[in-house]
Amino acid sequence: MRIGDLARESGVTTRQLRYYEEQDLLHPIRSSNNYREYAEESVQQVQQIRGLLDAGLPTRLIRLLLPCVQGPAAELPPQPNSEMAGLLRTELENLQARIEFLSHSKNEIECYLKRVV
Amino acid sequence: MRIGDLARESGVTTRQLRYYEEQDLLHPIRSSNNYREYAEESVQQVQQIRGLLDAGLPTRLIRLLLPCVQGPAAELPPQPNSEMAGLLRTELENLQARIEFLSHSKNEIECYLKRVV
DNA sequence: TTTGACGTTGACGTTAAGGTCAAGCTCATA
DNA sequence: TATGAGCTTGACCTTAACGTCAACGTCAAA
Repeated sequence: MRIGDLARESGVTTRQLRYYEEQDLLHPIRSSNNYREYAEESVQQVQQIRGLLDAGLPTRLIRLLLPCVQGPAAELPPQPNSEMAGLLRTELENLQARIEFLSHSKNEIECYLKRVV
Repeated sequence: MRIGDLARESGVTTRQLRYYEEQDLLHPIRSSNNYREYAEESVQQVQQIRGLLDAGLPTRLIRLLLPCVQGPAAELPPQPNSEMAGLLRTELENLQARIEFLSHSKNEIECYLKRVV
């Protein structure tokens, strides 16, 4: 599929898709006319990226995480050395903190809404 | 307490504190020499703000949420009209989506780490 | 063969959340 | 009184994640 198709199917702009490629998050091949050519799975990948971005993670981290979060069937990244494993563990703790904070805030907003209704 | 004290106790810079005030998230009073004067609770408030910012919420939303998430003892915002309640409900759904996405990503990173170790 | 939709790169603009620096108060202390 | 630490505002700078626009290539359909 071409960039316009992927944009429609995944609900982002073509500009975003080019930006994600620039950030090394997507790697379409080029057809003979130099158009980007995406695989079907790209739709899922883009949604994965969007989710992580919406969750507040920078592309720098998403680049690290993508090979890991593409499901248990995904290939392992080339060299999961201890440096990268450390980074991931740190990021895991941050994720946990974010999750707890968001849950807490959500609870309080819910309480508030119950009070004012 | 003054701005430097609050910065130290809450772990942010004075620039951030001034920025949060500019964004209408903090409202210190001024002492006779025009210095900002903060209450003790400001420490908690700043940490609340940091948590929400780290979670990816913009100050625009935090401004809305702050009166709600300051705990059940907090005063109700002036006019919790239906427009604002609607905004909050929408934001609640977004929060839930973020939480689920983060949890999902976290699980996958954990799976990954178990595989490579 | 020309039009129109779609693609390409490149460059500049924008917004949020601050960093940084300057020039000038305030105030306790040497 | 002067010195230094901390405070004030104002101004400009920075970064990420795009939006937008220009100028040009590609290709199926009229």
